[in-house]
Amino acid sequence: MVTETGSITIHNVAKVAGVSISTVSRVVNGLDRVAPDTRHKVKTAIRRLDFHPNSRAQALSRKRTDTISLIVPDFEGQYFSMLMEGAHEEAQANGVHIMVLKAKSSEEKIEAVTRLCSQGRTDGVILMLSDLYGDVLKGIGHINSPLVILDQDVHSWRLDNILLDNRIGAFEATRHFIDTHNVDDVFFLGGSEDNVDTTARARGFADALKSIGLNAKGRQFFGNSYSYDEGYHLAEEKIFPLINPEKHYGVVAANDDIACSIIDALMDKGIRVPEQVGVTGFDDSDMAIHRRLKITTMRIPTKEIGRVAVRMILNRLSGRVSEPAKVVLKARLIVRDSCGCGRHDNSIPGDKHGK
Amino acid sequence: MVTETGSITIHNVAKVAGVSISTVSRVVNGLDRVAPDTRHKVKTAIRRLDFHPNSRAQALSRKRTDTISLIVPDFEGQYFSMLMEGAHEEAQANGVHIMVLKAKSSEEKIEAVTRLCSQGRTDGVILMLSDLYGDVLKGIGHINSPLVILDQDVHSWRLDNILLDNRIGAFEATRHFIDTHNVDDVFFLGGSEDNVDTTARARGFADALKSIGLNAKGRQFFGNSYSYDEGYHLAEEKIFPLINPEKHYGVVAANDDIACSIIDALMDKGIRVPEQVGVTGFDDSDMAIHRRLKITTMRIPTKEIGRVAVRMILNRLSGRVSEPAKVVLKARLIVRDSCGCGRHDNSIPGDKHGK
DNA sequence: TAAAATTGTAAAAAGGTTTTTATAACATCA
DNA sequence: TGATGTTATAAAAACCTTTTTACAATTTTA
Repeated sequence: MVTETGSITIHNVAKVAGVSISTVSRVVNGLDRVAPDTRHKVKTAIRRLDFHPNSRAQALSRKRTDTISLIVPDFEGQYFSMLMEGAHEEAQANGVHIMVLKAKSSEEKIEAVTRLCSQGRTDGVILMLSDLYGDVLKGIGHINSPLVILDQDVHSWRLDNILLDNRIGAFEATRHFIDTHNVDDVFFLGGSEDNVDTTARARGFADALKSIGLNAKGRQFFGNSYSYDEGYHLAEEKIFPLINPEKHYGVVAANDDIACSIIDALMDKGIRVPEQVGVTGFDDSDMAIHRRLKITTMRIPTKEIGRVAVRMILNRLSGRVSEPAKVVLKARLIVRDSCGCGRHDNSIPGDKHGK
Repeated sequence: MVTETGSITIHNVAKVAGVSISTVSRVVNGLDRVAPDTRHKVKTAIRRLDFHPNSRAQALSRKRTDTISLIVPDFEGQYFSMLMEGAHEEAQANGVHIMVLKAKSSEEKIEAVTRLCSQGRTDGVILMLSDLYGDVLKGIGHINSPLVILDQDVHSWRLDNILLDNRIGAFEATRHFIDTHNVDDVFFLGGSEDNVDTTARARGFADALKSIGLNAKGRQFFGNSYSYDEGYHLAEEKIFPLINPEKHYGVVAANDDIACSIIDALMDKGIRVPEQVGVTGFDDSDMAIHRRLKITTMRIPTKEIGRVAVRMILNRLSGRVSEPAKVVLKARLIVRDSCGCGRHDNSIPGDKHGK
C-alpha cells in the first residue's frame, strides 16, 4: 500500500493523522459527522502534506467527471465567445469544467456526442444545432447523459432546449421602422435561405408586414452566405433599384455583417443613410460599434444561453427536474444611429464635417 | 462482481468471450500479442455488447486524462477563436480534449493552474500571459504537468514558450509606409502602454524609425485601452493637428480597432484616407474587411499558435523532448487598401460614386 | 531428448477515491 | 443492570481499467 510515486494520497493522510482512510474521506467531503478532535487531526495532516484529492479517482468512484461538453459547429464570431462566457461563468460557479469540441457535419456531431457519453467522459452535453437536426438526434439515439439542444426547436424529442426568438426579434426591428420612423417601405436582406436564423428572421419580417396588411413578397432577398461582399452586391442589385429618392425606407438585415455591407453599398451609390434609408442589423457584434455610423441592431442574449444551458445540465444531474425544459430567449433592440434614431449629422456625405 | 448498473464493462466482455479481463484489455489496446482466434472471440463479444472502455477508469489506471487545459484572460475576439481552432485541430488529431478556462487576474491564473495540476485533472496546461508574468510563474511554482506559456517571453524560467514577434510586425508595417509609399512622416497610435502587445509594437515602430535615422519621440501616442471611441479621440487630438495637407503620412495602429477609429476620425475631419494619410492595423480581424476601405493589417498566425501549443504539450508527455522549446511566430503584412496600395477611388468623399 | 526459450492466457495487484457494512465504545431507558 | 440506541471509526467492497506476475503449453536449442 506504500505509494512510491510522488503524489500524496488519502492513505498518507490517514497514516499521519492516525485514522482510517474512510475518516479522511469523510472529513474531506464533510458529509458525515466526525468528532471535532478527529476532524482537527485530519485537517492538520492534510495541510501539512498538502493533500489534494485525485480527481481521476474521484471521477471513477463518483461516476462523474465534473465536466460538461460544449459542441459547436465552429469557434468563430461573438456568438461562440459569449456562449463560452456564460457557460464558463455558470460552470465555474458550480465547480465544473467546460470541454469544447467542434463538430460541423451531422456525422461529426453524432460521433462526438455518442463517444463522449459512452466513454463516460462528460457529465452532460450542450449541442448547438444550427441546421437540420432530425438525423443528428436520431443518430445519437439514447444516451444516459443530459443533453441540451441549442438554437433549434426540437419539440417532440423530449430534450432540454434553448431557443432564441429570431422571429419576434425581426418582427420588432421591422415594426421599429414602421412605428417609429414611419417609413414608406421596408425591405429584408438575409444570408442563405438554408440558414435557420435567416429564415426565422425573414418570417418575423414577413409577420410584421402582414400586421400592417402588406406582403413580404418582393421585399425580401437572400444570398448564399453571410458575407460582406455578397451583401454589398445584393444591396447594390436588389435594394438600390427599388429606392425612390423622394421616399423614406427601412432595411432589416439578417445580421450585422450584412447591415454593414448594405450601409456601405447604399452610401457608395449616393444614398443617404439613415436619412433616406435606415438600416438595422442583428447580433450586436463588434462591428456594430466599430464604425462611424453606429448600427442599430438586435442584441442576442448569448451569454444567457450559455449560462442557462449549463444550469439545465446541472439541474438534470441533481435529479430535481423531470420534465424536459424549453427556454425561449428574446433579442432586444439596441437603438443606435443607423436606423435614424441617433445623431443625424455624421454619415451624410458632404455634411458639415467638410467632406 | 456483478455490475447492476447499465454499463457494460470489460468483465461482461470477458465472460461472453470466455476469456479473462486482461485478455480483453490486451485486445482493446492492442499492445500485447493475442492469438488470432482469441482476438476474434473478444472482438465479437465487444461488438455484440457494444462495449466502450470507461474513460474514467482508464484515466485512473493510466494516470492520464487525455485532456489539455487552455487558460485565457477572456473569450473575446478573433484571437481566442483562432487559438481554439488550432488547439482543437491538433488535439482532435491526437485523441485528446481541450478544456477551456478563463482567468484574468494573476491570482486566478495561479489558482487555476495549481488546482488543475494538483488534482490531476489535466495532462497539460496552455497558459496565455498577456501582462506581467513573474508573480504568476512564481505563484505557480513547481508543477508536475507540462506547461506552455503563450504571448510572453518567459526566458530563464525554462518553460515551453510560444511568442509572436510583434516588434518585427510593427517594424514591417512602418517600413511599408517608408519604403513603398514614400511618406513624409509616420505615426504610431497604441492602446495602453501597460499592454505588452502595444509596447512591443511601439518598439518595432521606433526601430523602423531609427533604421532611417528618425526618432519615435513625438510620433507615438498611447491611450488607456483598445477602444474605438478612445482611438477616435486620440486620432482627433494627437494625429490630426500634425497633418500638413500638402504632405503624405502613414499611421501605424496597434490593432484593427484603433485603425478603424483613426480612419473614421481623420475622414470626419476631412482628411482623405489613404491618399493623404495611409493607415495600417494589426491582427487582421473581421473589421478589417467589413468596411468600405479594406484595412491593410498584420495577420497573426494565431491558429498556428494553438496548434503548436498542443503539440508542445504532447511532445513533453511523450517524453521525447527534454529541453524547453521556444517558438517565435511572425506576423504577415496583408496589403489591402487603407495603406494606399489598393483601389483609390472608394473612400474619397465626393468622388465619382456620387456623394 | 532434456533444457531453455517463447507464447498465450489467467490471476492478482495497483490506481485513489467513495460508500457500505461492521464493530466498538458509550449513553439512554426501563 | 441488561436491552436498546447512538456515535465515531475501521474495514472492506466497489468503481473499471491497466499492468505485472505467474503458470501452463508449446516451440526451439543444445
